[in-house]
Amino acid sequence: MGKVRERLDKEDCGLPVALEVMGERWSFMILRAAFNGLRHFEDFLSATGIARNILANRLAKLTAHGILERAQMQDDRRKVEYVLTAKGIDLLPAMLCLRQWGERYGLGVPSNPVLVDNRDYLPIAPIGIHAADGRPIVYAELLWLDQNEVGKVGAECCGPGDLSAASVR
Amino acid sequence: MGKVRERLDKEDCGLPVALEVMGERWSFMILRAAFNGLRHFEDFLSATGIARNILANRLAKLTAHGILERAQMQDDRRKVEYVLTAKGIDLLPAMLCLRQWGERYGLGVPSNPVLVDNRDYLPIAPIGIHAADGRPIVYAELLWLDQNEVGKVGAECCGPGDLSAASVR
DNA sequence: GATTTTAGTTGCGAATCGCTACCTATAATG
DNA sequence: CATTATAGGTAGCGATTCGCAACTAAAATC
Repeated sequence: MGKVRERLDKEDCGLPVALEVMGERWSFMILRAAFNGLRHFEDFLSATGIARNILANRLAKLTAHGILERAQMQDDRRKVEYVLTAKGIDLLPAMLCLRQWGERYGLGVPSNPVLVDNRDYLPIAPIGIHAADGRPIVYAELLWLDQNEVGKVGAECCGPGDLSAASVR
Repeated sequence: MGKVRERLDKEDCGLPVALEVMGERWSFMILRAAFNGLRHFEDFLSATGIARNILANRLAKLTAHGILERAQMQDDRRKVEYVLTAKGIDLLPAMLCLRQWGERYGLGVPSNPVLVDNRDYLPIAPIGIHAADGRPIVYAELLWLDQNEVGKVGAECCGPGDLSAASVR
């Protein structure tokens, strides 16, 4: 597929790796549909409004990357099911983050349907960042550290918004 | 710009709203660079390897959407600074989710640099989903509910007033 | 004044997207 | 058994976007 397009640099960061699949247009919309229980080609098609060839391409790519699993139904061999794998399910936080952000800054109201706790039927909390001990933490309390500096107290590096030269890669 | 391309359906979900900006190729890579402290055109250019015209286009689009703020430096009026806004900073969880997912399934090792708590210099926890009361929750415990069904069924188990406070999503 | 730095813009070929039509295999129907 | 409907794709084609390289403009530096 992307022969000429230079591959995103994957040497030292997981983000380009994730974007190689999920950075494609429609990937997240298909993922959302899958999370909402859709499984069949025509369902994805009508739910997203994506073009047929693009949908076929994306489903193949998501399957190739192990995010969806393709299975032919044996009771009706015309039908194919695309189901989320564990790897795909682990993208739920990322999808929800984006969705919550869109709600907050674009939509202004909660999306529908709502993801709730099946114990009390209350919506999940906004997704946020937590320290290693589980305590919620905000951007101002965070720091970028080089890998081999981690845990060394007194390591001098940059706070958020201030970085010296650096190897951002 | 996108005249022919049908706008992503925004009626009832925040995800298409978010993807309108962040679904573009390179948007997340530029965001990551911004989180790492980069501010100038040429810095983004060399850090990401993106083409100049695309970078210009993306910076303009991110600025237009209020994710970055553009400011001309007064000590050197050639220079322009692109700095994250609060709206942009709120994309940090989404970026980290993707990055952590990429680390886990593609990279196999932690990315560099590492985001740490500035109190103990320990890396942040993996980002996950939490119930309204803050308890971590996994996919199997979740349920999609229509908006007007929220809280109705399980209302007996929690005190009054909890719902409105909790329902950011 | 000449050169360098910074932040772009322009032009062009290649790749991708979106739309519509078509195709193949299976299943349901008369 | 012949016909029709359904499910999941391909193929072709124009419109858009991407990536590369060259060029521009303004400000700073020598």
